[in-house]
Amino acid sequence: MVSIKDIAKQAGVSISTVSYALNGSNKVTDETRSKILAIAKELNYVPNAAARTLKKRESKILGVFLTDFSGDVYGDLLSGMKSVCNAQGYDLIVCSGKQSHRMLPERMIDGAVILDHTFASKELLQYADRGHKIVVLDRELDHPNINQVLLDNKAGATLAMEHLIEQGHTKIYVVTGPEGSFDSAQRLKAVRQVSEREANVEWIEITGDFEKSGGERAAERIIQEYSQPVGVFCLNDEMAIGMCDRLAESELNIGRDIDIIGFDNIELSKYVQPRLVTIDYSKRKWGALAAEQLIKIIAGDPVDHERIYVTLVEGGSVNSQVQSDYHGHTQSEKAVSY
Amino acid sequence: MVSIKDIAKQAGVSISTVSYALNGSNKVTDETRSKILAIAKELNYVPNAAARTLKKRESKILGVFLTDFSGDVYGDLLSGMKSVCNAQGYDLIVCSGKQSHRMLPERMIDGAVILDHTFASKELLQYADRGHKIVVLDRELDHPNINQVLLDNKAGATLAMEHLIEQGHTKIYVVTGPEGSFDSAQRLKAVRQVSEREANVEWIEITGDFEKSGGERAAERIIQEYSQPVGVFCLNDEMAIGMCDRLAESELNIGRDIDIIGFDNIELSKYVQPRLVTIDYSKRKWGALAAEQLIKIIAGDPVDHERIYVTLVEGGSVNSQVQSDYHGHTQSEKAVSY
DNA sequence: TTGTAGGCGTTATCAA
DNA sequence: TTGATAACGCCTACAA
Repeated sequence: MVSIKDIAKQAGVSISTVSYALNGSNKVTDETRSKILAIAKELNYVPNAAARTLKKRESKILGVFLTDFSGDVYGDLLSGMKSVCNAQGYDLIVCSGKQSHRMLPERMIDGAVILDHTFASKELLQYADRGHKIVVLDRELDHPNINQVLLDNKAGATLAMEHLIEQGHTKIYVVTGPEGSFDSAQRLKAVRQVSEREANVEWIEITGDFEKSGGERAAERIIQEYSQPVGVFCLNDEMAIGMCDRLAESELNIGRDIDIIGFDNIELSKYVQPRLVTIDYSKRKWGALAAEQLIKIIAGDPVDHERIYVTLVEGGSVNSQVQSDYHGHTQSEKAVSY
Repeated sequence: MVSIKDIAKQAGVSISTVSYALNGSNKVTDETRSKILAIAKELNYVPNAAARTLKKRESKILGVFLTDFSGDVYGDLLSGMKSVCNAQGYDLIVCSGKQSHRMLPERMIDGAVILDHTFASKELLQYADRGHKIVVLDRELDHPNINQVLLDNKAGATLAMEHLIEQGHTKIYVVTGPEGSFDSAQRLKAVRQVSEREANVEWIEITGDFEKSGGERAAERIIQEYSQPVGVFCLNDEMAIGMCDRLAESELNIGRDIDIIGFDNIELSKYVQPRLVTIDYSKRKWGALAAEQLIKIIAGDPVDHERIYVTLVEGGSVNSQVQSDYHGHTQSEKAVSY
């Protein structure tokens, strides 16, 4: 491995001169600089990241932690983060699984974005206490070294519920996410609030898991209990699609016997038949904002918590018109922002 | 930041003793070890990765480089890689974009898996020359420090073409990937070979881009030229789905006027109407094998290039039966492995 | 403008 | 069984 020492020897200068030249310091003659640069290139010199990181106490790398690599949500989110990172001189790496948590405390990365509810809040707070900078996307956490960029779950869930209620539904199933999911809990809370305002609406909670299988299981229960047109709010699209899959094998017709609405507007939801009504938000912006916030707190700039706004996307999966002209609205309205 | 030096001071021993104790060496009394461990825990000691990497000249981190973060192919691939990595004491990070190439030459990672055709082969060879270990998933590269784990593109493309020909198609459009894509080139080569054997089959190449938009553009051309039932082999599912989307707006009926087959068996292909015929392979296994190979060459074990086998998945998107009993086959056969 | 030297936190080689 | 000490490759006062 060729180091600045080798370059120094070859150029007949000291290693500090080489270091200065390489780092573009102006404490060095143009002449020596170009000579050193030429030799560096000739020798195929590449700086050693570990040494630099050790000395400078920063790696210029940011990490994002995901529960798994598969989610459809992640693509845009990550590319949003990446573009901000790169523009600010940072590199982005994507990590998953408990093993890689060490990257943060061991100072391999300068900061982390968390979208992984299996990452314990207690652990995060511990890291924050030690001075590590963190942005959380999936929980509320109060600490000077932690910033939040959260979805406006309340608005989204409210939009969804009201959309179903506007169709005249008085019986609404709500399929939740897994135990411990912040998003699920928040959305559920909004569901509760809405239904408290609407005396004639009965809602039934079904425990799900944010995966297709959860939607399928929920579908089976609904099929069994079916007696009248119902609305279903799946707290994410994945489950909504699992439900549609299962329902397609039954005699119930989506958009007639049963109205379904999801959350996330993943790509698939546009392909399912009929098009899934869902709650949309800019995943790219979410990621970009998270990266911005992280870089700011690393720089020591003060930041406030941020919120990502949502809209309702209409489609054929809600179409029942159980009771027309309820509240004077009709399903034909365009997407509305909350 | 608390270092072994602090622990040493607190424990009244030297830093080397601390290092030994922390690394589980048996050159240290159980008594002193437990004392040191206790103090380390009490002080919240965390080793510094940069220092360790600098000294040991290895990071125990492997990197995988992707063109972008969005592809549907990646989820299973990455989780396959991760499980192998973790089992072998490595961590996995996912990178994208030119900026992050530096991770390899700067020795931040111990090796790389490449699935990014924008990563120049010349650059990879350069790194390999310097001793870096690499596994390529998207090209052929001959170098002692580089191993290949490639899809059996030839088998897949052959299966696809023969499936269309068995329907009686004598006119087949082939929609390619972007310039420079190895997979596209290989699949195209197989197409050429098949059609050389089949004198009465005419095939037309349309340049695509492996994205939905390319499939849409191809669809438009096919609609314009349409005069008789045709077969279309899109060299990946993404384009096939773009084509289906566009065709849905036209008068041509998929599976009757036009037969479509893709490649990759992405999740979406099961949701498109009718179900897309495609070429399937285990993405998880692909990733797992790539990781295994990489770890082996890092360890200095000799390895051969590997191949991932493919199968044909049937569906409604090929159903025309242009000319029945061609070759004595019918479309109702089950998926066959090549 | 360039050189000397100390140190970042570890590991590892010798002595003791 | 433990302790000094020298690296690993780089940066950066401070000196020359």
